[in-house]
Amino acid sequence: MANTSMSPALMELVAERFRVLGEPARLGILHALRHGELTVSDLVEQTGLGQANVSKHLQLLHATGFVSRRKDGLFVHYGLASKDVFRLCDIMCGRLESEAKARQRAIAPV
Amino acid sequence: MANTSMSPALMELVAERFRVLGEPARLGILHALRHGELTVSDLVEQTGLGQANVSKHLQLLHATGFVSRRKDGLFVHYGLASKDVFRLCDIMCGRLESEAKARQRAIAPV
DNA sequence: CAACTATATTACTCTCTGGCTATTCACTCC
DNA sequence: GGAGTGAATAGCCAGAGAGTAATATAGTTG
Repeated sequence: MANTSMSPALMELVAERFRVLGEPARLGILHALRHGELTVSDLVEQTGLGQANVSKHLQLLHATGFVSRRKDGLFVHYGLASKDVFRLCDIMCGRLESEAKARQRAIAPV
Repeated sequence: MANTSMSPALMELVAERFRVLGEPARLGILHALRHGELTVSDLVEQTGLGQANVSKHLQLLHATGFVSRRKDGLFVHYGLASKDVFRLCDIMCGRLESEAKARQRAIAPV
């Protein structure tokens, strides 16, 4: 990757995926799904978001392949499509830690 | 991560970082920097964006720790602060490939 | 100091999207 | 088939942010 060239189209696709994760509400939904599938109502309860809102976010998360969907009678169960989300968040959290440490050093250098 | 709970504040911070990457223009800048430092003018030329626009994106990328900044007379040289961006993009590209393959299978199953 | 250059900032417009309410759709059960 | 429930959709509004032109800032050079 670091050596290959990226077409604008690919860049747009990658950006779109990042943009999907760039929203606390959606991260909240993904986080709530970390231990297994949940229904829309479950997610509404756990995230505190409105039902319509959750549903809309889920459509987007599903369209971009972050969550799986399983219909079961009246209910629809959503789950994480892969562990990639955690890998991505881990990297971001690692970055945040480094930043925090750097700030710490800047304030109270050795 | 998958097991720990995330505070809303941390979630907001992580989302902010993803949001920064969720913009083709900024990915373009980061991509242009993959082989080393460049000045603002270089980036304007390579990305085709306006100068004010590039400058604004660079402020954001710097504030969120994605790029480093080195002043040298009239010029300011920007560079990648770490290789994390590539790791993140690699994961996203991997996801896109899987999706493409899945679509392929859906259209022409074995 | 004045002219010049590279970068940053400001002020503005325009588009996009997150959240809301109301409604519709899909399904179950009586 | 009709009432009831979970999920999806439509329509609307307000806020965020990307791009741009104009201006300001910082540094160099004559």
